[in-house]
Amino acid sequence: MSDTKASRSPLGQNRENLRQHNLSVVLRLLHQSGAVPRSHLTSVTGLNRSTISDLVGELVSLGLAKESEGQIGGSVGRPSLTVEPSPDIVSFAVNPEIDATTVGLISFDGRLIQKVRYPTQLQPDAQTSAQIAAKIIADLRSKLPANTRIAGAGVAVPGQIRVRDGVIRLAPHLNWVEVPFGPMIAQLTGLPVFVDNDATLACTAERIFGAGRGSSNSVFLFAGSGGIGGGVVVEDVLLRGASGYAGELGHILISSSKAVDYSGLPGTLEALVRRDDLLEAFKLDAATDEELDLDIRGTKDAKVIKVINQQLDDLGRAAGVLATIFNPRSVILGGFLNSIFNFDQERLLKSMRASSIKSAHDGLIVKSSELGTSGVLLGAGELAFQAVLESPAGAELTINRK
Amino acid sequence: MSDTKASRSPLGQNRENLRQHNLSVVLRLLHQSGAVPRSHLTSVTGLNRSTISDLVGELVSLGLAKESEGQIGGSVGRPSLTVEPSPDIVSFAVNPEIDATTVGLISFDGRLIQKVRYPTQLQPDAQTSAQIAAKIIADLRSKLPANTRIAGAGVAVPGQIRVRDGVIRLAPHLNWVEVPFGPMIAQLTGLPVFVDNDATLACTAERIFGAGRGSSNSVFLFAGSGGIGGGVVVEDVLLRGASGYAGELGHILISSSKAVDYSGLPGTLEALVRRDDLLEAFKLDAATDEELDLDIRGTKDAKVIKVINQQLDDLGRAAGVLATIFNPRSVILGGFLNSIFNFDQERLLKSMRASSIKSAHDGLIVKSSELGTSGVLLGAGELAFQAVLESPAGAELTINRK
DNA sequence: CTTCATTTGTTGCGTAGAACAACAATAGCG
DNA sequence: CGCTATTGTTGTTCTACGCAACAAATGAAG
Repeated sequence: MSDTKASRSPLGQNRENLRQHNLSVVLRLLHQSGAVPRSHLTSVTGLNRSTISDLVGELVSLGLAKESEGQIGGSVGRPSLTVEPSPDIVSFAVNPEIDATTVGLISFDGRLIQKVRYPTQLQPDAQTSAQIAAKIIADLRSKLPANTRIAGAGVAVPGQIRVRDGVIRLAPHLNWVEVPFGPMIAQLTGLPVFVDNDATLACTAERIFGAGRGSSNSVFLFAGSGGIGGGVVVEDVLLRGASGYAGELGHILISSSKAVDYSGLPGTLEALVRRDDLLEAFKLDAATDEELDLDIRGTKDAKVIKVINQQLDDLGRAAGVLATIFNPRSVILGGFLNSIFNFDQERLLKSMRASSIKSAHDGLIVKSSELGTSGVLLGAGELAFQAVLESPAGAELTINRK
Repeated sequence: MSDTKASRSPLGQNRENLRQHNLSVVLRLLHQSGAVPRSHLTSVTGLNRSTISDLVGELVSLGLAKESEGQIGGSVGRPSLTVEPSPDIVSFAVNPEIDATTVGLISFDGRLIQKVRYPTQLQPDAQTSAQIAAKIIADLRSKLPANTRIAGAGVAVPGQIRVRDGVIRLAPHLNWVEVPFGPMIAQLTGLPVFVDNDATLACTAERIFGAGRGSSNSVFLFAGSGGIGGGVVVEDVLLRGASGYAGELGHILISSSKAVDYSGLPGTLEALVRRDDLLEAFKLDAATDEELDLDIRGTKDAKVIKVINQQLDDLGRAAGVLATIFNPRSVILGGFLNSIFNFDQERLLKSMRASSIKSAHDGLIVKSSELGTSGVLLGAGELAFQAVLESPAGAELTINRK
């Protein structure tokens, strides 16, 4: 029945599944919320005090959680123990870009501890980029405490990925085609490696740690130097599709325009809302997202404003289509999409309302992403944590050898 | 976290949940597959033989299943018992349309046993339609065997529904606005009543009993007399959205055309692919889907062909957008959309490929719906079965009193 | 400061429900 | 007719969660 997996997971639940599920639920709560009072776990899960005590005990003995007496709130009654995710579990995040390869060190509670950006020539080949990443990871590992355990490495790539085996099928900006980038890094580092699309991962990060918290149905639109990517969260689950390529929201058709995007499709969001058009209007060759944001914020140039307005209208149309299809609670914008949105929020909203049914845009919130550029790395690091989160008792972590 | 429900369901699983889950899984299998050998249940669920024996036993004692010795396959070993869903559980399906109100009697194994269509004046008011439905239901009930149990009534309405309380917010073709149609029928019949959009329900039916079987990710596009509706299935779950209005696929933007749809939106699928345009080309005032299908099948009229081609191109664009967003395994077409698709499949596919990324349309299958007009009724009947399927031990069925 | 109510942790016990093992039943096959 | 394969049945075992009773630790009221 399942499209992606050959052998479907068994439908029935036995005692083992139950225990594993409950361990997973508790660990996920810790992972997402950081330190919480143990009593909080009982109320959220609906499980008995003694059961939570047992579950947390097992997580502690697995080295995945820590219990301490430092209480948090000052309410009546016996103070609850504080439970937190283990501080000595980490993962690495790798992000090859057109002009640099970046590696991040991510803690188990979802913080970007360290970030190393290594500039390269334009469009480095995959081998080079993999070697750079492996080198930085080795460096970072040598500085980690000896008892640190490593969940693995997650890789965020601007392109279409075959998640199953970590092969990059097409990354237009890097000019990589059918490159087994995941296996390459796995071989160089000896770590388990997981690869996915960068926008998808930024979406994951925002969902868990950023602007997507608190809503189970969200649409994300992220713009980087390499066009527009996106992601959709439906009932707290990220949309993947039958073969894993869902959520390519930059390539949705929104007009009859002949302008084409990087995939050669005409009239798409990515073809009409282009970062380069903004740069051109500003007469700039290049700019970081922060610089561009400042420029947009202060502009009075009629020509620039015309470009921005056009983009707001088009972005609004895309948001409207997505609102009609998904009826989400929130639409979250990242990169320069966020900058133009803040330039004239009402204009985007008006265009969105004009291209969606009322039921869909009633109560819909459009808002900015919160994690900025670190979202991609957090999302990649998150990939590596998935195995532990899914089966806390069964996952194997690499112990850092000095 | 959940957008629709105020109090979220507890995340933890206890033994009670476990039992209920396993009962539910087994009953769902019976409901969807009809009679199956008991051994089949063990292999699909992954549960132990003795556990399945116990579960089936409980379902039998609840009157939800039946065990018999009529074996099915002729393989080696001791023949397995045959388990089937109880034949004396039914539900009713109600479908108010612009010129008639139809009631169906649905069996627990998903068959449309009987169908009564009661023609009305154009745009009957809701009170009238509800009374007609209640009358037919009462008639049908009087003919049912005495021990029959009734799960409830499902209502399929061409419009936007607030599922929570069964209020029709807007049904343009019926000209009903903010009508508590569900409660009206509930009062007249004394049965639990559930209401949803007709296209959504047709989608549900196709997913379980029709063309959607076997793929976990599908997009449905259905055309009735009242425009185009749709539904999306993601990982075997129907897309609902934050407030339940997701999947209004007729209202997605696919061009810059000024033509508007029934909701007043310009350039949408529903605005461009119109049944009325086809009728006009054929110089017809009205026609059933079957008549229209025959006309389309045999046409050589250049003017008609031009209309069809235009519609195929536009439908292809919509399919392309949806393919890019969802990366489904299959796109399923119903109503006259299916007729024009069969007129020139390649043209639609070509247009779809031209408006979607390769990864999304590679391996994508476009196909016809299988249930035709009975899909809506099956889906509505399915609504009423949900409570039993979700908690087999806890659901209350109405025993038919003669 | 004392007392009380409140909340949480801890411990031992009860039990639901799934797995397991051993055996019986029933089929096809040579 | 014996052999193998598969399934149903029964009694037993055991895991993991709930429950109840008690202890511990706090704030609030007097």
